[in-house]
Amino acid sequence: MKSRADIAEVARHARVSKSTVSRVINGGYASPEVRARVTKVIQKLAYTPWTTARNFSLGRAGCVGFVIEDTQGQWIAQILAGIEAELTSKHISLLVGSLVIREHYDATTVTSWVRERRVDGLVFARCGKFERSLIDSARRAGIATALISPDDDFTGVDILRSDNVGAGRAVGQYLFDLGHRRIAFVGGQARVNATTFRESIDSRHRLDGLSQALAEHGVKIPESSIVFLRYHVDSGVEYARRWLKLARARAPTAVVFGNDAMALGFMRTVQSQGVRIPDEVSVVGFDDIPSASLVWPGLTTVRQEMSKIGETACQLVRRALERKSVGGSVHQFPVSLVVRESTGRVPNE
Amino acid sequence: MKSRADIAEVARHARVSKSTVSRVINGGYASPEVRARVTKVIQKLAYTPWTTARNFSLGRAGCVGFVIEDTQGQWIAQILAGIEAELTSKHISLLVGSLVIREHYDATTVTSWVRERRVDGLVFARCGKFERSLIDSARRAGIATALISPDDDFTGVDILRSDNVGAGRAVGQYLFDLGHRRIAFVGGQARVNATTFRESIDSRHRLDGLSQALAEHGVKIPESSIVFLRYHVDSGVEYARRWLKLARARAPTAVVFGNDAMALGFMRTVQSQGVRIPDEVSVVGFDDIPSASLVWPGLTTVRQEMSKIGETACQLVRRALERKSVGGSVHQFPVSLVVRESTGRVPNE
DNA sequence: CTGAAAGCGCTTACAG
DNA sequence: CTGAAAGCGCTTACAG
Repeated sequence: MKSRADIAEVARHARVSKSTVSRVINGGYASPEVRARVTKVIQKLAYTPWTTARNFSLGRAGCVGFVIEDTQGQWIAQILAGIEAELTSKHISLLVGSLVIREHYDATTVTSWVRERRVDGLVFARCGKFERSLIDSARRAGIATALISPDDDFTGVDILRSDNVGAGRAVGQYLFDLGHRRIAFVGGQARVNATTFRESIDSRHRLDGLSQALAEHGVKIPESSIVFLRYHVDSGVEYARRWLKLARARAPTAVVFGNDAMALGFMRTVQSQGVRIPDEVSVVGFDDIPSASLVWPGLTTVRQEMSKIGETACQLVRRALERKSVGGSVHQFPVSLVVRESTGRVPNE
Repeated sequence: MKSRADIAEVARHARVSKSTVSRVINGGYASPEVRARVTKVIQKLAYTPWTTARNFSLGRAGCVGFVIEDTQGQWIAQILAGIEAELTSKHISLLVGSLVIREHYDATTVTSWVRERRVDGLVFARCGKFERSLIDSARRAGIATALISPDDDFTGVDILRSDNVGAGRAVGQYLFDLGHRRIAFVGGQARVNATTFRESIDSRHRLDGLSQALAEHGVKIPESSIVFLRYHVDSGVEYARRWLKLARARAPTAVVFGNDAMALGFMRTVQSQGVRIPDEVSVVGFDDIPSASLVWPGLTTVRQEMSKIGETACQLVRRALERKSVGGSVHQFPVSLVVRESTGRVPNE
């Protein structure tokens, strides 16, 4: 196999120096004639610079890493799409790494990225306290970092999150208008360490918004109707079991979940017991994952601008790289209530 | 910011040459004493080789690329998990790229990977005729390639697919046992070019298996009950509209879909019209995507060993790289029927 | 078992 | 506007 052309071969054919070829490629000074000649040779030889050599020479990795808890979360797909769209034809590649491999928390992939300077930038989806040392070491290594919906306070990095309070308020107002007065909230938990989880900040903010909106109408969510469980389908199933045991006249007529997975777990479980949604209970989720519109009745939920968020995260990272500046900005994104069929007027009693 | 240690600094501190440090790191010859000394210095200086320099020196990219149609398909998550598990701590990173960006077919990302030697290996999920030139150029560039469920004939690359005929047979036997005799098949289509699609090979094989199993019991699927549409939720919705118009006494009592997305689109549409599943119609999907177990009734489907397939694809690529051999093996993976609540005995008429 | 040296393919001050 | 030369941080024949 004839080995591919390198910059020296192009230079030879075009009767110029390698420097000049490099300049032509990277938009530096070059007289029109020379530029034309070099361009033609590049075409003819089908020359493309070898990225690894280029990155090596420039002292960078040419990659941005996207870190997720694990690949199974449906809500990451949109973020990924946004990042990809932003990266297309920018000579930056996208590395993907999970923090949970084969069901075990294992940050070695991402740790290696940082230690081995595999990435120039890093975008975290839903990181928390447990990732603090990882994020700190990334910052010390000069890796531009953006955090999407982090579940802890971080400084010196760009932060992107949705308007969770606003989301909660929108849901509260909507449910109140439908006549609901007994409303429950099932929030999610974030990881604190390899095996422990605690009340997530996002969920807490949504609950705050929900409570505010209801309070303005004199409605209060009793402590007994507030619970925080893992952000997982099983939690919805578990809550459904509790709900099913309640006397219907005292049970919440609407349940607001911290994410769609939990809401869907709840729905299918009560449906399997013959409960009709929304006739007997209204359900609201959060995220608008693909499954939310695949079930019947469709899940009323709050949509986040995930694609936009991913795109922006990536732009911030790139900007931080160019300016060599330490990003520390906070960006909030609007949300929108997506009304489907899982919510309806409060049942008559 | 003090710049990080390089191999020369380690060599200085350990009073050996760079060659020796390199050997210690990469497991070459080194006397125990020297090895110990160097190791200690590496520890003390917290030295880690810079991956880009290493890859540059070795003439490789240090990355494997995973190519998908787009990020939204739920069935890719498992493959990704398998690939990641296989790559962990092997000094190979995972690049992810889609062929559809912002709703438009755009292979520039992957084309760049090949042209710029960004990847050493490539794993395609569901590629087809349209990706042929891309795959050919990858092969010419010496990039080890594995194709997962390709929808066309390819040679010189490793191919992985599920036992689609077996899957179809299992479904056929199962539905026959439940008493179904009027069965419909809604297959999927694969991309032929940027805007055209045609009957997918996978779906065709599943139909073959289904037909075989039924034929053994003297049951035949009439041509009018076979249709191929896009692998998409909307196709399920469309088919549901057709099905709803049929006289119930002549309508298929069971519908087998080419993937879960279509099946779920069908389910929610007929459910929205008050049709009870499986009392009035049984539904079978293919893939076992997350949503399949989130809906009620849960979707009976055929599970593929996606995680295993992803893992194997990656192993094959790595092996091809080491041996510099041209892979050309074909691997078939078993499937399993996952019975949930969307299928039941044929309705009495 | 170890070291000096060359080389991987680019980019970029620097001098002209 | 252009070229000669140095350098990015590793690895690896080669010689000892």
